[in-house]
Amino acid sequence: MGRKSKADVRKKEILENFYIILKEEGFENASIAKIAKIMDVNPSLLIHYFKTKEEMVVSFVSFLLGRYEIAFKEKMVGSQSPEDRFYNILDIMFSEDWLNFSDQTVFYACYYLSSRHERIKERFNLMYKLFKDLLVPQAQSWIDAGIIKNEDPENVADFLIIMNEGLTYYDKLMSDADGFRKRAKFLKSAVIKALT
Amino acid sequence: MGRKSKADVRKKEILENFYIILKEEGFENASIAKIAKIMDVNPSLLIHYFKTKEEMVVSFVSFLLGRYEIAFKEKMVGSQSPEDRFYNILDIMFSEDWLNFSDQTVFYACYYLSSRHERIKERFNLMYKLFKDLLVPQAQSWIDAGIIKNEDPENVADFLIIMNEGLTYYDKLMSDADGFRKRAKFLKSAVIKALT
Amino acid sequence: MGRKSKADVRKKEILENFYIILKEEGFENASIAKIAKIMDVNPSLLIHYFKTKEEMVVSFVSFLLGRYEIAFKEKMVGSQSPEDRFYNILDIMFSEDWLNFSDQTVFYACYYLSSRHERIKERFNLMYKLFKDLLVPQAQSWIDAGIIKNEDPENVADFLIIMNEGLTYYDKLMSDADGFRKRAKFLKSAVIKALT
Amino acid sequence: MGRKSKADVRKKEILENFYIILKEEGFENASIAKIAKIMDVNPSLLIHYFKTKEEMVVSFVSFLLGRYEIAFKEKMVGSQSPEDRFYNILDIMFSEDWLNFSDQTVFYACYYLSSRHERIKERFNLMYKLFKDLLVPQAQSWIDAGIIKNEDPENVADFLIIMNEGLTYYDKLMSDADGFRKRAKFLKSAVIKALT
DNA sequence: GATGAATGAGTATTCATTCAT
DNA sequence: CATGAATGAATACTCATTCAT
Repeated sequence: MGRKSKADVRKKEILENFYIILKEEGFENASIAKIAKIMDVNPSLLIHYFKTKEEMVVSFVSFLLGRYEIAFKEKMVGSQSPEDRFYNILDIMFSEDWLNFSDQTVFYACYYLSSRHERIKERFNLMYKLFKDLLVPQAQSWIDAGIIKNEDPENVADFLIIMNEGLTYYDKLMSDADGFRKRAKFLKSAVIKALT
Repeated sequence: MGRKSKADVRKKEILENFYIILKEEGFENASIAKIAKIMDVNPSLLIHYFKTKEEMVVSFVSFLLGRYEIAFKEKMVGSQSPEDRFYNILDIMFSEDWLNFSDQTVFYACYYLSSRHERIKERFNLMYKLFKDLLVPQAQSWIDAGIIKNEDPENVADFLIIMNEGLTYYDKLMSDADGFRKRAKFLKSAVIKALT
Repeated sequence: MGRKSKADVRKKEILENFYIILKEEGFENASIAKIAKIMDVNPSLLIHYFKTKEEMVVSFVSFLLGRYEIAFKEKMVGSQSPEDRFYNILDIMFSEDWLNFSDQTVFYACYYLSSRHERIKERFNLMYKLFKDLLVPQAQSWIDAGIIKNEDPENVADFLIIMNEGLTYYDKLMSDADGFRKRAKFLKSAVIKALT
Repeated sequence: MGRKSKADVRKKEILENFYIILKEEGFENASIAKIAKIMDVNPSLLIHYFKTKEEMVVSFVSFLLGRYEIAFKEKMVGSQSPEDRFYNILDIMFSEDWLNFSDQTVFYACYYLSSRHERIKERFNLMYKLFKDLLVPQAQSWIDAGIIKNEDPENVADFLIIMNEGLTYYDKLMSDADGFRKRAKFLKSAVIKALT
């Protein structure tokens, strides 16, 4: 347990500034020098902490996805009845809030990286595994409570994730709030029809 | 009066080689020099044709999405009955073939770019508009034939696109053929339940 | 004398556009491509007419200095008495008009070139020789008329040119109209005191 | 705490080599790479110290004009009587030594730059201000001693500078030692006649 | 006379990284 | 822990020029 080492604090600080640069300059223009500049430190210092840029990128992805995981976990908890939770989770997953939790530029840059970098891909898989680990018991509870049909709860979890990611992907492009609401509403009702 | 223009042929040739480099080296490592090298021409020739790298990238995205459009259009045609076409389109959209039509690395690099580049974003929107223009009449024919419920056909089109993109997004990460088939099957049946 | 060939017209046109580019972009940023662009022709065309850029630069210097020569010659003519002409020429040579006849950027770029390029240096010498050829007879007429002391008329011509160039050089830097007038007045009276 | 800064030494060293290249290759052909080459260091090192080429050029002009300032100041000192100093200064300012102190190519390249670059222009103005700050008290002392007429000492200073620059400008073109001596003599006597 | 293809050398600058202090 | 020196490879792009049409 103990106190965080200075290195850990510094690393976190660096990753936070990496995020800022990624957002402002884009993945292809993000450099160690630029991060160092806004931190007002010497570029070598970042190398000192991460050894290589690649290591820094991998750490960053983990840092970023960690934030999604925490956010998702927080949304998931709730002591309502299974039925309330079912509708609640649907509301959350198809809400503008959740859509906008992520900065598209940064997130999809990382997603893209997963296709070229095994460790990053694994980190993404870990996140979705965690999402499923949270959703599967929920799905089971809905089945048990007779809210949804007797399906494989894993399928239900995948289904929810896929629809959510599809919607996010699509609406980031559309950037049209009215359209989003229309689509989110339709999707939600489709989920209900398909599952119940 | 002057020399014959080779621009159209040459540009296409360059974009095809751009694709190769993007696949091999990744977006962040793709450079004009590398493309020129595998083409065995001088780097300045690419500049001669595209003026700037940015222009080349924009052209490339258009070139790439154009190929998706052609492929999608081809899959869509068919002289079957509305009912046959309904199931046929579902089969296509949730098939491994369609999933693998795109190279993940190249496609998502472009998708990422859309978040930073207005013209690229517009090009993506154009593609999805075209997809919808193809799907909406189909949806209408299914409604008319009583195969699916009387929904807004635009919603139906969006729904299909979103589920398809969600599945693609998710399964590119998972890279597990059995899982894909399981999920695709579930999604297809969910679509049917939700719409009929 | 015959009509001017198309080549001559085109060349002049090119040199005029060269002047524009030199003024706008500076000597170090002036390129054949940029000239061609504002002329809306192909860069190769300029090479076609001048063979090399060096040749074009040499031609340009000649073209530019030719304009000074014409302007100077025009100012020099006049059917007044020697005395009137003496004061008139002083007025002209120390006037804001003459100071501003030249664009500093373009002229001093050429002057600089003269230090590195023999043919350009010779062209400058030719211009000053012409100035002297115009001034020496004037000086002689002033001596003959007893307006100025019996000096070597060549010295007088050199003196006038040097003071004029010194003033121009200095005031291009100062860019302050009041200061210029003060200095011009002082110089004029100094010339009169020194010569009469 | 970190490595010792070599910036001052290194920068000076770079500017000295910049001078060599400017002289050898001319302003338009002087490049960072060429300077680095004769220094036997990596081009990026020059960027490390100056950030941009523009910054390096600005620094260079300051470095160059600084040398003129020192040389001028040195010539100016002297414990003679006002009268001795008057003739001494004239001798210096119209001497071959002073004419040849500057390399024409490098100096006029910088002068040309002043017409396109505000900071460089300001640096030139600073130098001439310094020259005047040295000359004005001298002029005052000559007036006080009755050597020259009661003129505005600032006018006298400007006059000397202008004649000197005019002579330099003109004789760099002429490159003829006999002519120079003739003109210098004439100018000196003209100054004396005009002022006394 | 004029265009466009193509080249090859060159530009400033950025990059990640290593190492001495 | 942190800085600054230094490198070497890479970047997009510009340049003058040649040549085929």
